[in-house]
Amino acid sequence: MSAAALFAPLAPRNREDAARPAPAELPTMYSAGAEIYAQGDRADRLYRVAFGAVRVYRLLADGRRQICAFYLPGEVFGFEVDGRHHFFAEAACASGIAAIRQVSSDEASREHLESALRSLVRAQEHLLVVGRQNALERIAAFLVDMAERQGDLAQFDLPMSRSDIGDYLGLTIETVSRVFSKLRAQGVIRLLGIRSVEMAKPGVLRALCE
Amino acid sequence: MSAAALFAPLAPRNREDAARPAPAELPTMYSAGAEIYAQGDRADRLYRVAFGAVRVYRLLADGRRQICAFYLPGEVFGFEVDGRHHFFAEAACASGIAAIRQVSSDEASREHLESALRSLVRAQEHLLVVGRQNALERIAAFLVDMAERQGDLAQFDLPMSRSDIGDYLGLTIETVSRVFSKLRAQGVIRLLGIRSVEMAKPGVLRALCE
DNA sequence: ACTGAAGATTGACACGCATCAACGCCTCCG
DNA sequence: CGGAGGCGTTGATGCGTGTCAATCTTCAGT
Repeated sequence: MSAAALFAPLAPRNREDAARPAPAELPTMYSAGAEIYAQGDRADRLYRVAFGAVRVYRLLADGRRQICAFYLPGEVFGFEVDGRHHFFAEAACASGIAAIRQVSSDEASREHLESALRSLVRAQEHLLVVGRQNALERIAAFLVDMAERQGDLAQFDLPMSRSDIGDYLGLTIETVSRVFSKLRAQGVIRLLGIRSVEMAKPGVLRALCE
Repeated sequence: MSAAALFAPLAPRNREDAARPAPAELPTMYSAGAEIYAQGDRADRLYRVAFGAVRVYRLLADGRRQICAFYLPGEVFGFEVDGRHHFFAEAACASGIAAIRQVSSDEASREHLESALRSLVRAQEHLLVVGRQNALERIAAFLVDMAERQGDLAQFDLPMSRSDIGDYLGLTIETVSRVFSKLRAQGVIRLLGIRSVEMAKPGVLRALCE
């Protein structure tokens, strides 16, 4: 039994796919804001980010939004139980995303289990940030996380808007903006562009996360 | 952990056995507050709650605590990546917990993957509560969740302290207590005991969660 | 049953962040 | 080139929840 058993049988997307036994996973282009799947959709495949970034979120009835996770190049998302998506997924910026066909080899199954567990650990760690840290600590944790996931370089990109960052951290865009300004004023970060950050004092940032 | 729980032979399983919550492993007793595993411990097995409740949490350097999840009877926990526990797990009240040997059979791994994915969805939904709902909504969501996971009866138990509830919802015990009092004053719930609740107006509670 | 400690409740007050509002900057497109 | 609209920044103000403190309740141990 493989991970594929958890998902509904994969319907061929077109005649070509059905005819090809081992299709190459070519990324599909998504422009910023484009929907990848919606809450309630059938969950019959996984996705791997080739470039760009994906936001996975949920909405309350009155429109409040919580982004549960961002997925960056190389990362896999789309796991669900019971064959239905419980969340929305959209490209946070222009992105390339490859659909992964559910394969039945043990190796692929193990790999997907590992990806799912990594998402679980990440979600639980995110809970600590959102549930118990203040605005400054949340932004610091977010910046450190983004840097680490992009090779841990001093300079890195924020492939999403301030609004996305706020909805990821449980803050408003105004608070996000104020904290960025404060960190910049203190020389902890430099903003090379609206979406490009340089960690001037990584030690300070890391200390803020505790 | 008793030797019996560690080395109890796995009964051969068929499809129906896997679906049934009753495990072949014998549960070990844990008193309230007893540690099941700690951050940094080797993660070499899973656990299934027989009775009682488990809290899985993480700490900040200054002692702030975030409970990522509660596990109730029948539920499986202990998933990790890279063979190390990233969290602490303790009995939230007197509990019986069975260790599950990591087996490589396809059937067991399928079952575990499903449990892991269920934990993932639950954690992501919990993020919405903690990140975007106010104190009243959080408590309402918590009560509805607890009721549903205990058979969706009007009356149910809270197998954890107010402090645990606060650390699960990202609130202080004072706020938790105040919201309970408010719901009781409005006739939405009745407190049959300090840890026993009756949903007098389930519709109101569900509406609060949106 | 008595006693002490831990947990829970309630009140007063403070503060961090949300809200509301104004403005600047950039991009798109006529 | 100019206007419009989206996004980001900054300021003023209010509210919800944290903090501190006092009291009450529950429960375990003697």
